[in-house]
Amino acid sequence: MAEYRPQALDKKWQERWTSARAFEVAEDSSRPKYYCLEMFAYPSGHAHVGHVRNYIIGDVMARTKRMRGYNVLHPFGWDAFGLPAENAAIKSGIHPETSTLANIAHMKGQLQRLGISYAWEREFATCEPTYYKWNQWLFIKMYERGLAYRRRSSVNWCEKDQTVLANEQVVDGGCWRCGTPVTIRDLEQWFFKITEYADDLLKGIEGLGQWPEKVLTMQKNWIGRSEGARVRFGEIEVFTTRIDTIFGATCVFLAPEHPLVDRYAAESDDPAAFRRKVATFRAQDRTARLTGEIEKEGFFTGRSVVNPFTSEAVPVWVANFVLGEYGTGAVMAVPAHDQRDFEFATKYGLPIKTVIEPGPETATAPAPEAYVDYGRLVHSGEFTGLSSETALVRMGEWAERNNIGARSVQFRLKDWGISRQRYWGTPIPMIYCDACGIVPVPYEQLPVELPAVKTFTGRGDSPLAQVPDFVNVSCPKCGGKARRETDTMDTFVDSSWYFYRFCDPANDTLPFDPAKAKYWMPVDFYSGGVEHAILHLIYSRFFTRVFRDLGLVDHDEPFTHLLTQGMVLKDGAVMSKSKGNVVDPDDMLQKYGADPLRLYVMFVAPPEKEVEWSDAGLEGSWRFLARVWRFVDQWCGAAMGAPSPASFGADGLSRTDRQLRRRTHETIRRVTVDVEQRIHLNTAVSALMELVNDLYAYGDGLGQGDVSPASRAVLREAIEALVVMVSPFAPHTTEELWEMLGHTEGLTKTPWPAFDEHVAKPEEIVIPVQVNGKLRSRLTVAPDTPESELRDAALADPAIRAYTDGKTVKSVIVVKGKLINVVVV
RNA sequence: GCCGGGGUGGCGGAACUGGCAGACGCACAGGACUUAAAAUCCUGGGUCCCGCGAGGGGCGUGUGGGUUCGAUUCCCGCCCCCGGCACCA
Repeated sequence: MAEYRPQALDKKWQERWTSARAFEVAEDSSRPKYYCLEMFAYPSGHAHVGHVRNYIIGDVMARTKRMRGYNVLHPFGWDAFGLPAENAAIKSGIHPETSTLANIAHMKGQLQRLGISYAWEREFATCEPTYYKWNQWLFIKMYERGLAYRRRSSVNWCEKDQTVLANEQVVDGGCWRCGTPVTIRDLEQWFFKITEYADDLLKGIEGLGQWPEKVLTMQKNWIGRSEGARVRFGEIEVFTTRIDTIFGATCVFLAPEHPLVDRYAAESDDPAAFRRKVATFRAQDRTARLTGEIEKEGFFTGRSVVNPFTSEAVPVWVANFVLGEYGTGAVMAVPAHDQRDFEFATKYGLPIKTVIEPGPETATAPAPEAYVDYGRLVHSGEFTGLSSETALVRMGEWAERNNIGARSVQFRLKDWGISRQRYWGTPIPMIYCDACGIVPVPYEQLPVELPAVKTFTGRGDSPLAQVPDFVNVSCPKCGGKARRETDTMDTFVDSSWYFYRFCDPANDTLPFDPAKAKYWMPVDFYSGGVEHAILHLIYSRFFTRVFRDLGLVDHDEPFTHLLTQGMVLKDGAVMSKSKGNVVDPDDMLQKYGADPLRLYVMFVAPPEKEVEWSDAGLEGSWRFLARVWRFVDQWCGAAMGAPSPASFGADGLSRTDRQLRRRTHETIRRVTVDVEQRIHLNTAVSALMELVNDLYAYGDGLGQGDVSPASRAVLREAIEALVVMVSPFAPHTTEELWEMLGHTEGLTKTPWPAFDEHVAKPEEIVIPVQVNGKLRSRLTVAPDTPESELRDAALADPAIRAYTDGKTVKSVIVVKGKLINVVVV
């Protein structure tokens, strides 16, 4: 008997799949397509089992869908640009390209050793010029449409290193390397105008029925749409969502960044003191806000403006909690009906004027807090007596009619700043000419390649600014002296459209052929970590809309079904090198082989749940596969060459034969639904384990003697269905078993077993009988026993009569095929 | 504070549309095989109570109510855990 040694099988079958080009695909209009994608990887060096779980989930889906007759695209690639490689270069001196390529090679090996069925011929890394060329192409297209623009914006700056810091390089308000307190610098930077699509992105969420609710909520919050009105208090325009409270507006607050603040300072009695206070607030904004709550503070500007509804003058203050970037950077303060304004007014002794009352009762509330809910208006001129809901509309209209404001919608979403003062990214393809201004690099000159840089100091300007051959160019328009943009793009640009490139990875005239994208897109199944719920997944939806408006695609949404896979914990914590709790898949491969590892991570919990790693659990999965192995090994001789059990007719099979057949088909149904529709991969494995348990019981019943032809047929059907259905989870083991069963065509070309409803139908069923909702007995009956018969049988059951004797049977509820409940009083 | 998800045996989890709670696995216990062990195969198990026993009964899905013949599932209140957002006007 052949012992089960999965390690010995991995390489054999991986090589066969490669030489057979088993997972390569082309467009084929005769078959339904299925685009199965896992978020591509940042090549950090080593994948741990937490990463690998995601790839296995996708592989189970891809392998199943192939067997189910779909034309499956299952590609993989590398999110290869990024800060870690550049930081490592600063520390170790190894060029980012060198380390990145080495990491890719290692991680690719890991994935191949796991037997993930990728279409490797479509692989690419975003640091290849053939890829990032299209980032640049797209950038220019967006620039032409006004979707890419340049403006001043602030960045984190380290005085000591004389360099820009990314947000994640700021640790507790200081530079990650030297601890120097971070300051703010204004630089000219490039932005993508994602706000143009704010409403479109929000509306699109409605159609994402197969995304987790959690992700949709996070996206809605991120977009942050709020309806309100802009109202002018003299020269100051405020945004409010509560225009119904405007008669209670006793003050106007300006953000420290508000454009009018500088002028007010200049015109004040003591400009220096004014500016000092403003400067304090502006500095607070950056540092204090990140670490914790800041005390609400403000000061009077010495000015007043007129509330257009009351015609009364209200004072103008500068307040540190008002945000410059949101709305108009100015708000009306209604202390009676806004908690923040209330606290502020209490602190500084500003008037509090109640204009909304909770109910019909007129008691004025000298409450210790603001009344923030909707209610009925009081002291509000002609609007007194209206409900808040009505007033919101009427007062908005009134403002429009009197030309002092307008209803308005605000978003929290801001434009996407993509400039990075870094080396290891896509060069922004723009040229600055003294004569012509900003000039895009002509399309035929793309890609603008990253120049070779030998040493990385992490100090000074953008690394590209230190390469004169790169910086100094002639203007494409006038031929005069010009200089290149030296910033690179945020790496989220790379990942916002890579899934389109997989449809046509070698295209050198367009980012992708629209016809190919039309065939493959949208991605049917996309899985990855929930940490990408906002940025990556919104940017990708944004780019899809840009492609749509460029006429390259005709759909709005890139990902039909999204699965956010749970993390794998070790000792209760997320795996990480620094904690030293990483489980390396290669160790597991050596010890157990690829298949037990694959099966274990699928069985341990539903894909979206977090799991705790367990060596014992992995051994359990090994045991299950060994059990399958031994059973097939023992019975394949009997099963081989047997005909279909259907050929034995209705009476040709024994009771136990029929029972095993039924279990086989029931399992086919369960596994198919669990994998394909519910994506409950753990219960699919459970179902397969149950079938194996049944097979062992059946094998015991067959004894030592000859096996009847009918039993051989039933065995063959069960074993083959089992092997095929286990194969997405344990492809190497099952290929070997399939070969042992006499098949010459591999499993990758074998269809999924067909489910026969007629066979799966049980001959008899057990119906629980309750009395007053408590289980008292069971009846074994034919599945189509009529209701009246069930009712009579239940009432005649001695175990039931013990509860009904001497009582009145009020009613008998019969749920056909499910349950009987006798109600007595 | 707001939004979202969740709370089921010793553990991971199952229960699809309101119908037998605890499938499947882990760990554990007992048995078979073995000189012995490992491996393997078989069996057992929510909990409390009654019974020598076969067996019988009560309770049980965070908690308190409600709807229903019947609730892990639906509704209302509360407690706890996880995640996201948070001076957004």
